[in-house]
Amino acid sequence: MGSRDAVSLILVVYRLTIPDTQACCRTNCVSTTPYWKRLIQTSKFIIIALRIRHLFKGEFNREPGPPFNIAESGRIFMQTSVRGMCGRFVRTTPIDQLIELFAIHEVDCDLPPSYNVAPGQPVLAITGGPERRLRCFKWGLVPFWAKDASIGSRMINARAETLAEKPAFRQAFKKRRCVIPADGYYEWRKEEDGKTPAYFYSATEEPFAFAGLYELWQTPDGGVLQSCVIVTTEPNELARTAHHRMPVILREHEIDLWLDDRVQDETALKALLKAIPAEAMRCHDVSTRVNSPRNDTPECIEPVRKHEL
DNA sequence: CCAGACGTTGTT
DNA sequence: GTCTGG
DNA sequence: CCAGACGTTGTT
DNA sequence: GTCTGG
Repeated sequence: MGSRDAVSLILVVYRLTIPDTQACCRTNCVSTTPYWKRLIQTSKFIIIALRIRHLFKGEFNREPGPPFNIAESGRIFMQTSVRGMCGRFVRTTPIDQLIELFAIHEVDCDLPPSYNVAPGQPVLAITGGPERRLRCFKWGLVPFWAKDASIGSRMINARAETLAEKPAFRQAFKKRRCVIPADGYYEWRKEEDGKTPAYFYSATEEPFAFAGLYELWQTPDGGVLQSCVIVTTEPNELARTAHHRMPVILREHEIDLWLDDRVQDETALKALLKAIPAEAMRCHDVSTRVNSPRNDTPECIEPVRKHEL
């Protein structure tokens, strides 16, 4: 069975839109994701297509292609969606206060405060060099070698353990580190009856300093896209109540080293990428109002009790 | 050698 | 751009 | 992170 | 289910 057959098969499945199955069924998957390319190369897709076909019996509106071998058997590995990391945060401290708190010398952009900063949106970040500079980046790092900016929508976090090796982050880790000011972040705790958003914030008045990386990408129209990513690490005991990753939060005395682009000492830099103590944080559950990135109001961070949701 | 991926977290 | 896999 | 869209060919 | 956009 050739690859063209594979495409037509998946296409037919897509047209039916399948309820209650966990198999992928879109043409797009065939052509774009490594996972489906691999699957097709190993012929396992036949099994998936057969399972789906079986569910729908005679309801195909089109011939699914030439006959295939049902005797070929194997387990279906079902890919689930990517969930559960630092994917939403709050930045309500106004810029003039940030300038004070972080000793910023130069301000290159202006952004209103937000109770609901989502990936893809512009965020404020401090970069180093001789003096600290406040700049604006799109959240979702586009590596400088990318052919397409869409890769950025998936590069919202970088694992502290691996960022020194990964092609997407390696160069940025060496030369383009930044600090993202944030008053807190949200995590969705998975429970039996759904997901509950929780807000994690600083025990002091001062905002967090997330460790980040940034990158410059040449856009097709000759411009430059500036984008960034938030570094994650193993969580402390408090953060662990919601997830097994949390953003790296730098203390004031660590920021200079992180921002110094002359520093290339991987060991010294990686030593900074640890969870802050649980005692430095607070958390409480919040309303699912925060789920939609369109909602950007103080209500997003207001505490709620579970039965009030 | 060239082609193709390059990431995360959460499941299986 | 650089590395891995075929 | 969540919300919301998701493909093709050939014909109107 | 998976991808893109916010």
